Amino acid sequence: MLADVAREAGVDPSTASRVLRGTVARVSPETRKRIEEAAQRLAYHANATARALRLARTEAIGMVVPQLDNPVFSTTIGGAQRAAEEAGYALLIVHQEPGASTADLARRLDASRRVDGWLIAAADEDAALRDALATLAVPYVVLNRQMQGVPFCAALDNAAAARMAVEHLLSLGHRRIGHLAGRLQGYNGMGRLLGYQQALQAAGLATHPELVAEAGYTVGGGAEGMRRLLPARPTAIFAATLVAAAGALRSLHEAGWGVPHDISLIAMHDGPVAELVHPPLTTVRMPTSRMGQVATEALIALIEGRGAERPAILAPEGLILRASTAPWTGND
Amino acid sequence: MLADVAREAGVDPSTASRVLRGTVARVSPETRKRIEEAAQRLAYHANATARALRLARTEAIGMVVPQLDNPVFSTTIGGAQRAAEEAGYALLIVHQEPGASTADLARRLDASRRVDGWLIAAADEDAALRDALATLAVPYVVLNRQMQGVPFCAALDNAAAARMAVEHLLSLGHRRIGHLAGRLQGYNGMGRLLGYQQALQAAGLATHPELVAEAGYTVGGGAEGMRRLLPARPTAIFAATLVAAAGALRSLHEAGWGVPHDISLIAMHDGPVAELVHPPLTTVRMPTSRMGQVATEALIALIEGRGAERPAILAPEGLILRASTAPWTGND
DNA sequence: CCGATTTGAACAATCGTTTGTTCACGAGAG
DNA sequence: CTCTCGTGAACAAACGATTGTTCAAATCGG
Repeated sequence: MLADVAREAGVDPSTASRVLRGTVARVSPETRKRIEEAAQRLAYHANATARALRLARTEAIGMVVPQLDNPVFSTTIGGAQRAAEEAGYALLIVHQEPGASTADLARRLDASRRVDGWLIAAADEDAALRDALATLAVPYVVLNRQMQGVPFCAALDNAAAARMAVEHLLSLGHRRIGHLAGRLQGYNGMGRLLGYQQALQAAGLATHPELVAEAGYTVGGGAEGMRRLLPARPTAIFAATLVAAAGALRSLHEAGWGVPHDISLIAMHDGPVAELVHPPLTTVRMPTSRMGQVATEALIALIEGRGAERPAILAPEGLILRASTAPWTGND
Repeated sequence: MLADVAREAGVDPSTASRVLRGTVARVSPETRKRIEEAAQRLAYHANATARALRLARTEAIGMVVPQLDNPVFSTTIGGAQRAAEEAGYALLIVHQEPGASTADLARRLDASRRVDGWLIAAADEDAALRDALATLAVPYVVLNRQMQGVPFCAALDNAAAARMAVEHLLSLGHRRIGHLAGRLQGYNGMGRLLGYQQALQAAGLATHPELVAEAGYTVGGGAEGMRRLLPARPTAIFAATLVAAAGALRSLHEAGWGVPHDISLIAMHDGPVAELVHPPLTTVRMPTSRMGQVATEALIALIEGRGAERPAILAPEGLILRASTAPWTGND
């Protein structure tokens, strides 16, 4: 307690507070020294609750995350945590249960005023979420997706990443390139499909509907989607996610197609899984950690009244070449 | 604000507080109704900070987690979150950066008094951690490991899980069973090795040092460990973790050993990865969610002064049979 | 040497709740 | 009709920190 420090130093708590907080004030060097030593001796740390009440800010920010085990989010959290710490904020993570609505969660959490702002790494993206966000008492930013009418959002440049992946396949000589898409309703899935189509068109290739299958974000979906693509005899596949790619590997194996001998496979989002499967997957590495960082910095700027920036769309970091892609040598 | 509700209802804030908190008090039905309606109308929620200051408890518990993307921890978090919510506590997760010391982190976080207790899912287990925990101002419990001299800990019964895995391999007719161990210094790694040895001894089999390799918790470690085991020509492997098993699959593939045709593979800890690799892995499912739950319940009991229970050692939930194990038919 | 000014530090209010205590009023007992 | 008691609700003091204001002593100029 501050009062203990003050008593120990023989001063008023207000004086102790000014010294310890570094507030500009007229305090003699001796008094300052006595207070600092007393604080040291008593291992004083200001009670965050009392500070929060008096200052009307908690110096903490909350982050709502679905799927903590998704490497996209765990690296994003890393970036967010560093940025928060840098600015003197604590980052408190709240796990969104699979069934729970982000809208409800945000509203419920907001009511208690435990944090100064929210990082929303939303899985869903419905009108209910937008409404709920609009009623929040504190600033917020949205991660991992663009959203109209929010103060700030940080998203990945899915189209650029998809183009990078497809261009890599093109450079290896592939011409019949399939796409295992994510959810085509979703922001990320849609952007990746778009980039895939852009890359093909830029190369003067037609897009064939039978070369695209919606796979979602599960192993089963990837396996099923890959089975649907097989009849179109692609020589390479761009998968929208690692997990779908792992599912694709299973189907390819069952069908007796060798990777990368018979077909190349590239996936978006690098992560540990890329090295767990056989063959290890070539991927496009995305700046997920940086996404967490810029979102957090923007949120803190909002909290501290330094205004909003424009949405950040983060370019891919580059290709991670592994064993799942190879030049196309066959006659197609 | 409570004062707004009170004004709206034409009563004193103290009366409004008593009604809204459900405190036993002498309040006329009409007054009660007016207050409740006013609170409803103003969408009143008590300010958690002010409550925390007055009550000297935050009604939140913190959880320190290394490796958020590890399925062991994400499911543990799920269990902890449900238990916390059940008891009216918020669960705030803090991510421990790979380099950071749990001891420092715990001390630093504790100083701010933001939570009523800590769930420590420690990765390291040194004396420094024990010392740091001993100085915490609030109760704490340790997860995922046993530890002497702490108020409570919840751990997995690694030996029982290892026995279950090995007994499965024995029942399939395997006699030369190898073990890809975790860190042999660590609590979990040691327990698994012990169970492996117990199961072999119970079956009247000798334990051969050349059938055990320390693999750690990485793909590379698993691959390397598996390579070291190959000369001993095991017919089955019990891997201490999924990730090590994935590494083992790589080495086996490179050596031209078919799974499960030439060698069976079973791993501890079920998780999404088990289905991503080829072949899908037979695993021992562990009660990680329940571990989170019991740890949280015990912590809340400590917080609320209901005394400590004895450490919980949680038995495995069972085998998940997939394609990586098969009866041994060869002549060994 | 005295009044004006600066300096150093205490005083006191406040943040939003909760809760022990006081108080006014009406009803019941004698 | 008065005294006592019970009821319903207001009053007021905390919780621990921060910060505007006040105040006494020291310093300075003339």
